[in-house]
Amino acid sequence: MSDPLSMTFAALADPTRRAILARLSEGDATVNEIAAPFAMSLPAVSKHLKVLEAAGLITRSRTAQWRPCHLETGPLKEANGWIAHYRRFWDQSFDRLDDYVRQLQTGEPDKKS
Amino acid sequence: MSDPLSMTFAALADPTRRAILARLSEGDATVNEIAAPFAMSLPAVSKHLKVLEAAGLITRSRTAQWRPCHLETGPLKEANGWIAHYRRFWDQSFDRLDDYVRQLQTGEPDKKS
DNA sequence: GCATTATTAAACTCATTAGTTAATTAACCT
DNA sequence: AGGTTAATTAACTAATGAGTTTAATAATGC
Repeated sequence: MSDPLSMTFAALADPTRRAILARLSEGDATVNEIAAPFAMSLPAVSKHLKVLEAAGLITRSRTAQWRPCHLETGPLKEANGWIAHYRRFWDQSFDRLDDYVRQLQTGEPDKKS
Repeated sequence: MSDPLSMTFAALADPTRRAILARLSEGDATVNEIAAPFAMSLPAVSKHLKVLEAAGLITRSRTAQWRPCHLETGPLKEANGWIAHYRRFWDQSFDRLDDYVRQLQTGEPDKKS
């Protein structure tokens, strides 16, 4: 499927790609730097980056012959938002947390609507 | 891949399966009930349920000839946990939230370690 | 026992995915 | 211009995924 959420989850459904995102959370990196820890060819890593880019999870700039990759968390936020709907099923303190978030956002206690 | 997190994200990377989970969040349902809203054959839905079950996102019991499906949120909690590591990148109030969670858990303000 | 209902299994098709190696593009440097 | 480094494209293979239709299993109710 090609809807954004499906593309995001599909991109995250691979340990190599999750490891790439973890690496990028520590700072931008070139393709070679990203590929170094993995026991696979450079084109294979390049393809993974393409998947991540298509999902909007990374962006790439150009500096000379290097193409540094940069983490983008918008899709992660969306994925988190989808999962959050189920949070009440496992997180007992969710309701209190939810109130707290509203307080942070509005500056006032929730009216318990 | 067959690691739990990959199976969870792969299961979530399909709109039909996400819709099934949404349906089950309102209560247990049989295969026919689950399949009703979808424009696809029953075996197709049955396969989706198999994927969800393999990922641990649902369990099934047996009552006569019905196999009611039940939502299990353990894997969602794990997926949420993975994404949470990136939360600081988009959620400005994350640090304060984090402190708040610690307070809920320990009953005391964080020592700012 | 037999028909009915609920669900799964088998066998198949078509598209996509993850990986490979070899070749190509792009930019740098002397 | 020619050589080197960085990265992608092309062409291919093998495995997986999502869907189909037809057939089989399992339990119920006469």
